[in-house]
Amino acid sequence: MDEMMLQKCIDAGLRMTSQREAIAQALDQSYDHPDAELLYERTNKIDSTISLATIYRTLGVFERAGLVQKVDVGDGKSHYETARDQHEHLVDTENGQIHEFKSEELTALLSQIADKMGFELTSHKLEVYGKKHGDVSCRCIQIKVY
Amino acid sequence: MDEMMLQKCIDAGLRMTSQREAIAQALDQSYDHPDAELLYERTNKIDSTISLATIYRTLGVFERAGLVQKVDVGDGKSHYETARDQHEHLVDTENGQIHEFKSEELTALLSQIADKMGFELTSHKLEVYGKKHGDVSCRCIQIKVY
DNA sequence: GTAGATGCAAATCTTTTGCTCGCCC
DNA sequence: GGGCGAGCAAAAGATTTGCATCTAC
Repeated sequence: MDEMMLQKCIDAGLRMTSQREAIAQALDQSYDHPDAELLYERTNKIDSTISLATIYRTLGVFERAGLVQKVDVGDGKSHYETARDQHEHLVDTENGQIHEFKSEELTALLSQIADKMGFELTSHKLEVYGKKHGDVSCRCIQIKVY
Repeated sequence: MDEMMLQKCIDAGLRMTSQREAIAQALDQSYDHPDAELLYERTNKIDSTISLATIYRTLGVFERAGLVQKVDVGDGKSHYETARDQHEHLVDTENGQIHEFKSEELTALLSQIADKMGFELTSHKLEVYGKKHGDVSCRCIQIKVY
């Protein structure tokens, strides 16, 4: 459960250096959506010789290889998460916390709309913003909260 | 059809300077999603004494007043559009063109999901990416293409 | 051995800000 | 008149890049 990224990198045919391994490991241990700076700090706890430039360059490589994805949280920085199955982000406008959810209905709808517009859907980015109900009556459909 | 922004600014109680009027006019004439730099160029054709700093500051003011909205096109810059009724963006991955569409079903779905997660939906950002079908059989449901 | 990766520092790019002066209400 | 807006230039913050060096394959 901890070597996922490393294995994916190898499978993707990437040249693995000690730095990339450290970054991969830091990503494996990141269950949130760190930006480059935060990932830099986490990676440095594993291998303190890594530079921020390498973090950026490696994230670019990983992204192009489809191993990580950018998430736009709306704070001006690029955040990253390891590529997993399709899911969406709901941002709590009061504290910036990100809640994840999945909705097949949503993806189906998007693909249907794109289709009607003459396009083949390749991907989408969605961030939903909301604030907690006063009455937290009902909870969760298929959510992971990190 | 050309004084819309100006009127909205006045209605919003904003102090109108010649610069703000020029920016408002440039926005009225922008049927796409310009970034600050592009809007700066357009505004300068109307009044060449405007600085880029004023563009940024004014866009901030307009945004806070709900008159314009940021659009994240994924190129690292902030793009803007005049606030209109809710609509979504489909980005043609092959040429970067933005197609707009509306879907009540979508907004209803999102609000329903947020609700089930214990949140009150305040807003959302969505960009759909796709490429044109080989066969452009069907077209448009409720789309405006600028 | 060699193409590709890294570190460091400088460069770039977008956006923000301090300060002084000018103009709208 | 007083406060808010504008211009200019410098600052700030995120990300990229040039170059010399090192390393995985």
